[in-house]
Amino acid sequence: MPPQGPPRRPAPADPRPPAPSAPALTPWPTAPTEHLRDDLALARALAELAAQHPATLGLVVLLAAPHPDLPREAAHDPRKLRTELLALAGEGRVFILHLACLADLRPLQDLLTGAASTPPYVVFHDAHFSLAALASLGISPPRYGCTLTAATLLAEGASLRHDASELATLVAEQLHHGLPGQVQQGQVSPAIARYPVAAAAAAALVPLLRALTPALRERGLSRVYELECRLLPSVLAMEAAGVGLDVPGFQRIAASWQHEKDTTAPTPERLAQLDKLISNYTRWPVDFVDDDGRMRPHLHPLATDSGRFACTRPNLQQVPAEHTAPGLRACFIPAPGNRLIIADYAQIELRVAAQLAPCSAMRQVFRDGRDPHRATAATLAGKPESAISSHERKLAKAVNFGFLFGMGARRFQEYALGSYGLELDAQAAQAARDAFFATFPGIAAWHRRIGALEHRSQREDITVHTALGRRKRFPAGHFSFNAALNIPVQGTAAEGFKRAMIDLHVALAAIGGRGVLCVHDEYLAEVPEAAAEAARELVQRTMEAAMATVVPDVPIVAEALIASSWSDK
DNA sequence: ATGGTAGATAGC
DNA sequence: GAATGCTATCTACCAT
Repeated sequence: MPPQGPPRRPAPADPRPPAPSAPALTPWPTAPTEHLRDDLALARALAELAAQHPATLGLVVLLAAPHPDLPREAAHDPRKLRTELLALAGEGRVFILHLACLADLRPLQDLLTGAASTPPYVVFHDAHFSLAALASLGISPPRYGCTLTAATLLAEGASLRHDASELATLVAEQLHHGLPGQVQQGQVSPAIARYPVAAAAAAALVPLLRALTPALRERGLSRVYELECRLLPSVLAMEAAGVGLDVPGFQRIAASWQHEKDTTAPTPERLAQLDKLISNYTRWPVDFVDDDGRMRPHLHPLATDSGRFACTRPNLQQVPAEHTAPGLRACFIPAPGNRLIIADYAQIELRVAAQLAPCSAMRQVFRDGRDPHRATAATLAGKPESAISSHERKLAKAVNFGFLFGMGARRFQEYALGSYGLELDAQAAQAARDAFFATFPGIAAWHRRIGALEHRSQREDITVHTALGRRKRFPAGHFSFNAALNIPVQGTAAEGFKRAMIDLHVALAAIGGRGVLCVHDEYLAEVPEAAAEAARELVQRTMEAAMATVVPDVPIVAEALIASSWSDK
C-alpha cells in the first residue's frame, strides 16, 4: 500500500538535520491475527464485529503481485491488480481476509456500508488507493478517514516533521518496503508475506488518526481535510470514467507532424516543437488507451503544495491547445449518444486575488460586471474604459496576469513579447507596472505585506494559507515571495473547484452524466444528448455556487458550453 | 542498466 | 528593490 501520488519533483534541500531513522513498527500492540479463509468464517467474524458496534475500523488493502510483463509503474495500481488480502482491525481484533478463498463478500459489504445500522468510520492510510481497490470489489464505504491525507496536510508543503505524520509515513514505508523476512522464491505471495505488517498497520490506523485529528484542528486544517476526504468519490468516478479518444483521428494528427518534419524543412523552433509533440504523444494510443477507446489518467488531488490536482499517465492537463497542435483536442470525444459539457471559470485567479488581498478596486470591477483588463488599460492609456482599443486591452491583459504574482518590469518585457507578441521598452514596462498597482491599490498593499515577510524569513519559518486553511510553510531561508503570493490564490481556487467537483459528481449522476476530466479551473463532463442543455446550465450554476463558498465577496462566473469534442468553442 | 538532475516546453 | 506561480514529461547528461 504505497502512497499513490505521482513522482514528486525533487524536494528542496531541508536545512534541518535529518530526522532520526525510523523506529521499528512496534509502537502498537498487535492483536492476535485471525485469518478468514472461508465464507462461513467471514460471516461469523464480521457478525461478531458488527455486534459490538465498532464505531471505527482500520482497513489496509494488499494487492496481488503484479504480473511480470506489467509495466513497473502499474505495480501498485488497484485498477490493474486484484486485491489479495484485506487487513481489518477493530475492537482489539485484527482479521486477515484471504479474498482468493472468499466467494461471498456481502458480509463485508454489509458491515462497511452499515446495512444494519450506522456505517462504521473506516480509517485508511491512503483512502484514494484503498477506495479504488474496494470499489473493484463492489464496496464503497460511506464514512472514512485517511491518515495519509492528514499527514500530507500537516506537512504543510515542507518535508514531514510532525511526529504523528512520521508515524503515518512509517506505516506506508513499512508496507511498501519493510517485509518482515524476504519473500522466498516460489513460496508465499508478496501479499501473504506482508500480512503481519498489514495487520499491524490496520491496528495502528485508528489510534494514528486519533493522534492526527487534534493536530489538524490546532493547525486550522480540519476543513480542508474534510474537503479532501469528501472529494474522493468524485475523483474515483472520474478516473473510472476516463475520456474517449478518437484513436484514428489522433494517429492522423501524429502522422501529420511526422510528415511536416520530413518534408517541409521547418524552422529550428518548429522542428523542436514537432520533436516534442512526436515524442510526447505518438505512443499515447498504445500506452494509454484502454480497450473501450478511453484514456484513464491518474488524478492526484493531494500531490501539489497548492492544492491543485496533478495528473499522470498520461498528463491530460497539458494536452496542447489548438494554437499549438491544431486538431489534437478534437480527438477527445464523448461516448456515442453523448455530448461534452466543457466548463471553466472566468478570470478565476484575479477574482480570488481580489478576495484574498483584499482589493476593493478589483472587487468593484467584478461587481460592476466590468472587465479588469479594460480597467487596467484605462489607467495605462488615460482613457475611459469604453474607449479602449483591442490592442490596449491585450497589453493590459498581459499586465494583469504578469504583475499579479510579482513579476518585475524587466521580466514583463520578455513575457509580453513571448506570450502576447508585444514589444515594449523598459520605460513602457515600468509604466505598465505602475499603472497596474495604481489601478489596484489593494493588490499593491498585499504585495508589500508579503514582501515584508522576506527579512523575517531569514531566521524563522513563514507560513501562508488558503481560504479553507491549507498551509504552505517556507522553512527559514527558503522563502519565495512569488510563491507566497501565488499559492494561496491557486490553492483557494483549487478548493472552490474541488467543492464543485463534489457537487457535480452528485448532480450529474442524477441526469445520467459523469465528469470525465478536470484541468485546474476547467471541468469536462459527458451527458446523454437529450440532457445536454439541462446539464450545461446545471454545471455552470453548480460551479459558480461552489466557488462562491470560498470566494464570497466577489462575483463568480463560470462558462459552460455543449460540445462534440474538446476543441469546440 | 539504473537513477538522479537540468533545461526545455506543454497546460492552467 | 526585485522577484509570476503551480505542475508533468521529454531529452540530454552525469553518476553509480
